[in-house]
Amino acid sequence: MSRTDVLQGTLDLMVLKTLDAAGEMHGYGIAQHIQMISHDALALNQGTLYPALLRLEQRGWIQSKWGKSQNNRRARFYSLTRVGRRQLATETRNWERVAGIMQRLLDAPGQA
Amino acid sequence: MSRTDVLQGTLDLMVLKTLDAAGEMHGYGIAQHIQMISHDALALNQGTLYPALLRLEQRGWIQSKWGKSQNNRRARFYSLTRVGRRQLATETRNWERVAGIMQRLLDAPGQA
DNA sequence: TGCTTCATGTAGATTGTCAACAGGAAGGAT
DNA sequence: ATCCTTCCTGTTGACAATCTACATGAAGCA
Repeated sequence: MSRTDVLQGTLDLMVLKTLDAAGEMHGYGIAQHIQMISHDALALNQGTLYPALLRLEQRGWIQSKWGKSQNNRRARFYSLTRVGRRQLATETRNWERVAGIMQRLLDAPGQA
Repeated sequence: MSRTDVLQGTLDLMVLKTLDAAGEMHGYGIAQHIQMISHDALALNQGTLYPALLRLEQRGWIQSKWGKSQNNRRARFYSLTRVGRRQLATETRNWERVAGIMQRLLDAPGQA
């Protein structure tokens, strides 16, 4: 796992939250947003991003339509569905639970 | 992903940190420790745990030897190697980095 | 005309986890 | 003696998510 890899399982949450926070966006923009938020620590591969968007749409969490980007390019714009919003809440809680567990575990002092 | 699933990629760190915090342990004990720390929120499958221990040993992060458990059972005891300790430090930093990014992302308010 | 950026995708391999199966040995209960 | 439960270690086959690499096309500028 290279330094810029996405932690498995967090991508869905990142995408959902990005759409929640920034509203309708195209895939390329979502990737940029995540990269920006992470101060370039994370870079999404296209081979990860686009299949993920398909997956999320098939599960009914996001919906899409074709449109024009700010740069006048053909782009597919995604937005959260009602179900996606619920999913976001669920995954957020789940993340916080896991993060809490990890925190508790990592806080323990090491052996002398 | 069921409620008790381990977030992919975190298992190695959990195992390494467990051995760091609790010292030499056998696989079954590691699983119990993690389950305890998580207040039973996480339960490791054997089908996940044992291959993971093999993997970590093959990478030189842990070492093992046969012995007797407290219950007088035959058990394989694992401990951190020097390299494993370095790996633990690396993965800890990486986890904190990811957790920080997620925090920053999730803190953003949603759309009206 | 050619180059770069924006933007979307696909294919194949790899990896980690899961569910299910399997078994042996210790210790207590009947 | 026998049975049952707990402890403890594994293996197998399937699945899902990610990675790397490849591929395409249009906009806009030099």
